[in-house]
Amino acid sequence: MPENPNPTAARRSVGITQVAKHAGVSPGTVSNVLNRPERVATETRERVEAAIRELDYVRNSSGSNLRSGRSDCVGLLVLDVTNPYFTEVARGVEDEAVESGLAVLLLNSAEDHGRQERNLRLLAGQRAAGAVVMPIDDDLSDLRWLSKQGIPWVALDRGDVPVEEGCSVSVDNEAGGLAAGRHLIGLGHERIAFLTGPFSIDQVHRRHQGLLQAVIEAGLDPDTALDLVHVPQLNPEQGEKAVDTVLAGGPRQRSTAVFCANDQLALGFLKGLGRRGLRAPDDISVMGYDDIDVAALVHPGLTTVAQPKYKLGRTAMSLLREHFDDPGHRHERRLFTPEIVLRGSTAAHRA
Amino acid sequence: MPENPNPTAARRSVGITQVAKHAGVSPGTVSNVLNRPERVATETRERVEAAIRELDYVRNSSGSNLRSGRSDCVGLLVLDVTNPYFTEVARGVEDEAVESGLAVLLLNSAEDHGRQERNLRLLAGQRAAGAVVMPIDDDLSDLRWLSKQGIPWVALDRGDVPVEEGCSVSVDNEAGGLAAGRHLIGLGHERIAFLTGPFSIDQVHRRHQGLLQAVIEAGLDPDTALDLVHVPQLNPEQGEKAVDTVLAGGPRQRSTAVFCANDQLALGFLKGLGRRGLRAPDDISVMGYDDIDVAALVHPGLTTVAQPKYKLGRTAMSLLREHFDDPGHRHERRLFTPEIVLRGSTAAHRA
DNA sequence: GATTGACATTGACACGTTTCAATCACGGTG
DNA sequence: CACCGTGATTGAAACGTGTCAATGTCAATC
Repeated sequence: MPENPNPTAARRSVGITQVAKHAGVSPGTVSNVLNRPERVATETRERVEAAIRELDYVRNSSGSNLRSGRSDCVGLLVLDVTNPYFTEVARGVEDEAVESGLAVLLLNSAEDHGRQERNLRLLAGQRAAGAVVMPIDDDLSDLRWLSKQGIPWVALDRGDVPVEEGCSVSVDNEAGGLAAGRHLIGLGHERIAFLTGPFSIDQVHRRHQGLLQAVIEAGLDPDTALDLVHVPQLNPEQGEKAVDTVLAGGPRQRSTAVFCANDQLALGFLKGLGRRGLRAPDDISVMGYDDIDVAALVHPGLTTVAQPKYKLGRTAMSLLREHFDDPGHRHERRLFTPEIVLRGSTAAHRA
Repeated sequence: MPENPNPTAARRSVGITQVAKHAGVSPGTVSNVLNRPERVATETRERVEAAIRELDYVRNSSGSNLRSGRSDCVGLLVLDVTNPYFTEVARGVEDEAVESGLAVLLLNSAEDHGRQERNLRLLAGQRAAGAVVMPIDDDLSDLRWLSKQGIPWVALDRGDVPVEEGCSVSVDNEAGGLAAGRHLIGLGHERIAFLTGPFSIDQVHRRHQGLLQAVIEAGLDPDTALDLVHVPQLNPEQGEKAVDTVLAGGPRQRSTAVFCANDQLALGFLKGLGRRGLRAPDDISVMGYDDIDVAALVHPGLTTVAQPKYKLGRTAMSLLREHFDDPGHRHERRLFTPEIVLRGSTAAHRA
């Protein structure tokens, strides 16, 4: 196997030593210029900086990480890059990270267990400074492994992480469900359909709990006031398909409002309505959850429960930063309260 | 400053030497197990693998990259993580990358020049194996710099990259504009508004060229048949605001169809219509470009020009792979042809 | 003029890995 | 029995950087 010498590209890139030679100074000094500029005399520092510029030197982070044991990279493990909800969170994480000079590696687990594990191994291999991760389910073993590797993490959108295991930042899904319920009931709706995925998804389960509470506190009978419609996945297609089921009616009579566990479901539902020549809120009030960008884009606009996505990402990253600054740091759980965004898809029930 | 020894976490993680000791073998052998398993006797290999498992060893990529000069990371520099168009491309890149055992670092330039440059420097610092990048504008100097650092790249969605500078994968925007024009004219529309951002955006400019060509080949007079409506940005808000301008009419008479340079614009336009009690296609036919997920979600569905986004990402990555396999590789330009997706927002013009 | 201290700079080593020539063990062949 | 070849293993030398004790310089103080 003739290992070709590859004459053009294979010249190993310029390093600290070449810069040192070019500036007539020792490698150690160059390193100092890079890391503790205040320790080196202004005159020599400028000489070194000039050399760096002339040779187009860029620090080899492998060497740097290896020696220092540190890395200025943090990982952001996201459930699905395609989902607008997560990308908004990502923006928050990034903005906070660049402010402290950290680079963000955005990794995509694509809702896949193997891929999540592989990505965490990658981070461990890089000896990343830390990780913000949206776990794929409530199995914490991967995260425990990460801790054992000495990599601090913050869980995102997982209120069920025990605070002794690690930090978490999440939104109060129960409060969201409660607020949504109150809104609809306040509009006079007394039969509400809850269009949802499987309750094995913790977030969705809690939203239902909140809704239930709203019904009870209003003095309504859950059995007649609530119509539970389950679909296998939280995507638009399922939302569209579910229209008939919802319109067919609940235990006594058909619902006058539908609360979807998810904006994606709600959007699909709206589309299904349109297909049948119906529309919200005239024929039925529709409410979503998440407030993804598109929710404001459809007509009528989708009334929904807004998650502070950007802020979520930002706080997660800042929690991670606290870890760096103070290694003896106690874990923390931050819980945000969602807010309702009123748009056109819900209206008062005409009696 | 008392550098605290941090007794629990700071034990430097287990390395190849510890594994070697634990398996009663030399470090070199462990390395061989990791990199060329066929060279080591099955019996010892199993012993080493057991040690790896027991000590929970994970290879330190800093050390590895440093010594070998190689890295198994490729960068994916994206214009905007928030934009669904890019995330779909990202999926394609990722899928192709994992198949060849490469890890993808997803970096976000957030449409910002400084950030693009910083991210490229980061990649260079990591000595990444290569990069797939969507350049923020037609300024190639950043990419040239990357080449000089010995990092191969493939430009995405930039048909105007000279093939001697580097590889590129893009979609034929002129063909897209042409197809859209033919579709609308075929439906009997003889006054068409083109709702667009500034022509300094190359992609948009070309779509207009295509549209123009369609008008000319149909024997129409561009001056009367085309109504150019410029907005500063390609987002939904601008699309919504532009409704009045478009409806006010072109040179002679108001247009019966509007072709938006972008789905985002088109969606905003649709919403603006709804607000005014109008709807597509009854009052005006609306057409978009990109075929983002939401286009299928609104009612009526948005007729649009579909870009093969996933395929785009995948080919970009495969082109990069060719670079690795054959360093003497000549640059290549791949051009895809977009396809029209017919939905409900366009219809024949009632004379 | 000797001593001290502050400040700049240097040299050498260590980080964890890969690589490669060198060594070793061993069975087969002349 | 000497020789060779093959296959498995080892040891040592890098890769580029950060760190730190040691050295050097110079001015101020006694």
